[in-house]
Amino acid sequence: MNSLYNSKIIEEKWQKIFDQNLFFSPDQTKNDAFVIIMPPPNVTGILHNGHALFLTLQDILIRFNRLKGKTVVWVPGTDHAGIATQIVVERELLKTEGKTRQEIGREKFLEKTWNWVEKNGQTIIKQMKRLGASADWSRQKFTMDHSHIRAVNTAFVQLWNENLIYRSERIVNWDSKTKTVLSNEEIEYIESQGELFKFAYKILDLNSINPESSKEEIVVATTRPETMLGDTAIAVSPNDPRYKHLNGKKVWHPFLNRIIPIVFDSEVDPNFGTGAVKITPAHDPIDFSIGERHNLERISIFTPDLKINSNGGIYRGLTKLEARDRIKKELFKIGLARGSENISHNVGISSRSGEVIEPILSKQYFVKMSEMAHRAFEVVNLGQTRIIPSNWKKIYDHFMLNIQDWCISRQLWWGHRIPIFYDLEKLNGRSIQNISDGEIKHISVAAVENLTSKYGSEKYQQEEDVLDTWFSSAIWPLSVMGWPDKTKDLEFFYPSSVLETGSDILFFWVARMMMFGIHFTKQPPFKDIYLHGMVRDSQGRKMSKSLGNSIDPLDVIDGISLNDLITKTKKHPVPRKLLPKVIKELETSYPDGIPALGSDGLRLSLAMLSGSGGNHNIKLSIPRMFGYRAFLNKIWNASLFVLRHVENKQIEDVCKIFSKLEIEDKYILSQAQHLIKNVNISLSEYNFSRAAEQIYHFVWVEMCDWYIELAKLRIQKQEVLATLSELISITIRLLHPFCPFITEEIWENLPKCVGYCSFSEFPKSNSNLIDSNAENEFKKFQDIVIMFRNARQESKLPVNKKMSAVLLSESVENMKFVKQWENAIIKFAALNSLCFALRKNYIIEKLSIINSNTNYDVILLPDEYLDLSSEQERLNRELNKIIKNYTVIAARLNNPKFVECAPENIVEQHKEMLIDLKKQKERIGDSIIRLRQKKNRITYDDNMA
RNA sequence: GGGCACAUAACUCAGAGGAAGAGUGUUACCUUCACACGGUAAAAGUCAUAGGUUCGAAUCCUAUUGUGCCCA
Repeated sequence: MNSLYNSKIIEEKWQKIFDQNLFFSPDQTKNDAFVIIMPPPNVTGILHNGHALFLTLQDILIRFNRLKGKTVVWVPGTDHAGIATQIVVERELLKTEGKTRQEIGREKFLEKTWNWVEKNGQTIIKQMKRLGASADWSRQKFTMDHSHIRAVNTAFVQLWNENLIYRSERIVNWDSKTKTVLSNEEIEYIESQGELFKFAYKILDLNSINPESSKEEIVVATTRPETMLGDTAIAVSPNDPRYKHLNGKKVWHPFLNRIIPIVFDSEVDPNFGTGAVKITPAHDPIDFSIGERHNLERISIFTPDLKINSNGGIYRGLTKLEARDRIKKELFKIGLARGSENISHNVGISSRSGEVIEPILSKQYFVKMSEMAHRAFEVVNLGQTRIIPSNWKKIYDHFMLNIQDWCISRQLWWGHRIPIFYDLEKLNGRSIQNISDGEIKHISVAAVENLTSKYGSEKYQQEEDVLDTWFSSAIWPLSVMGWPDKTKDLEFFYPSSVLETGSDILFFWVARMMMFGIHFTKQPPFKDIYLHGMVRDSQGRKMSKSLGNSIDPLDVIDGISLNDLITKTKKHPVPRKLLPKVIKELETSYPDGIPALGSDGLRLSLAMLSGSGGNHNIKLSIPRMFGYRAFLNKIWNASLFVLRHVENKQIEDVCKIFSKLEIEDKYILSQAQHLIKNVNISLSEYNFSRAAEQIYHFVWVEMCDWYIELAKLRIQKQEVLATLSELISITIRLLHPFCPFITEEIWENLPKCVGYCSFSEFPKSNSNLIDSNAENEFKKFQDIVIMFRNARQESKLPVNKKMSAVLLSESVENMKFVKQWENAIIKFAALNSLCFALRKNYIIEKLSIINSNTNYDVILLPDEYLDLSSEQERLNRELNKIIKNYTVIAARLNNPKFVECAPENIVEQHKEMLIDLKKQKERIGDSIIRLRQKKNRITYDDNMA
């Protein structure tokens, strides 16, 4: 083994070995499968921290279970990501050829998209491998694979035949930039300032022929005045006294020669604005539902690129904002404007393009959700599927109980084209959009395979639109196992053990997989759902390229200088105004750039930072992460030390030479058994950080600082070598799920180990090695050493200056015990000699430094090194601490209710604490008096001199 | 507007009724033969604020303030 830990060399070596020689493919002979379906990353994507996190956590679970002997399947894949990919390819097309997709046509465009996917689709897979992901790469899938297309079509056709998919005219979210509808979940709401514009509709006076002569009016308010072109009613609350008399009345549309009714609807809030609202059923979801109840006409006023259409009369051809302006001016001109006020309201923004979403009326495909959602709700509430951390369950429940039908059609080309085929004969030249919802089933066929190829395109015309990417993803856990066929995989590996993914896609993806999984197989697709938090920067902000605060995980693995980091950030789409601030932040956050952590270091850090349940944010803190990189250096060197000593020697099994073991051997082996048990529990509970912390603490503190240092005193002994190699073997295997590369490298060098660490066995806790007696005795030794060290350093004595010391014991028994540790204490406390005595037999008179606990006093005899004042300060500090504690404990014991109510063991514990504190108080008090006397004498002597 | 979280050392976070913990950073001392990405020790906290429950609250309850997220 190289004497320096170099993550780069090790990781490159083992990645190659795993890539070339090993497949993490399961052996299907056993029945205890552990299965994870990897959330397929977007093919357009390059690795980001969210990927790094999920790969780390899933790989930990996978490796943990593999080591425990389970049949492990981790299915990797990539997602075609409809709109995201299409945007990327369109952008490239425009840049390289100066053409739009419409100009080159659907077929050509898809060809280009496929080329792009083939060229770039593997990038993310390579990066996942770099992180050490031990997925079964032989099962790698893509959401546009033929098998998946078939599964999606099968699902669609089944739902269509069950009348769970329907086509209907609804208000949808229209993104005019990408020219597609979006689901509700793809809209972000941003609070912004707007103008609430008020204007009046004249109430039609039936006695007058000229509507403009009407005296009565009704005032409405809107933030989108242009939509008045599509108004088909005015609505008021049925209980509003101001408007009761208007029952049955109508108003006159000032621009469109239209008479529109006043309707009474309880959905109108009488306290908002004037209490009267204009109703535009074709351009507002609430108005749509009011329109449905009152049978109102739906008048669309926009073209797909949001210009006023022919329904807008003279305003036809204007853009949304031009029309808004003109209409306001016109209303002023004819005296109908009634002022305006500024309000803050939420504006829907497309999370795809950043464009303001316009609600428009359109014929789209929907999935009926209520029944499926109800079953998905039940499954979780019956405990068939657990959601971890549990606080997400409430959010899941709320979503499922308030769900609306899901709009699944998208006006895109890249994706799963809807498998609906219109019979051209029956269609008879009409456009698909003009077919009524009721008629559609009579003129179309839903088919899994492409009908046009069977019957020739003359007979059938396929639906133009594609399905929402999440529709395809919803069927993913089934299709990767071979559904709709009844495969062996499906039988063995469905449902999967756990879905591990980000909490941000609970609705988009998790909820939908639950619904589809249950619907198509009668079984939920997962036993557990574990949701991790979002990776953020050290200030808790979302990482985003436009904020300039995103950190590329590959830069964390390889390290990057500050200059390179700045150069890289400048290439991100950071607004020019923000750039100086962003650079300044980089300079303060990473003054020395980012040190290379290696994949293992990044993985360990992410596991540590992932926190325990309920933690929503994972703030990347480079200094803390670097601490975990240092840990890898530590375990490397500890292993190196052990390996050098066990090299070429016959090493016995610790259990076989158990009788020869000393207390410290028994102690550390006992601690190791606790560790094994605790790591097992923590990992089973998805508490990644606790598991890693326990290993960290054991290795660094228990094993390196105490045991190895002690072991050096008798390093030639067989039992020490046996214990050391046992410890390395245990810790390496415990750490393996977190850090596969370094552990594999060390494992290879362990004399007794065969094969790969990846396929070894997870340590099992051996109760025969648990020894509470050894633990207690060792603790006494540690206390004595700590007292010596503390006394020495508190008194400002040099750490390495050897000096003589005395150890006083309360009893003969204690003295006997402590004499066994003579050499160890001399080494650990840097002494040159140590005397033992009983407290009652020893008179402290020489210049000395004393530290005490209940059973022992440690006395350092430093002669010339003693600084009397600092020693006195130290003792006073110590005394104050003890008095403070004593007062608190005494007060509790003096409270009769405490003695009465508290459990017996707690009271007992308090009593012991009090006795202990009292003794300590006395002993320190004595020391202070002694010191004062000495100080006086020295001062006196000095004066005499 | 409704909901869900969070607030603990300078920073990043554990702890979930019985003497306030970790890593990083800070200070002091130490190149001792696995490791200076090291060792030893120390300093550092009104556990957001105000009430309440309890013998006992960082921990449970209520309100307030601040922060983040989700849904409308």
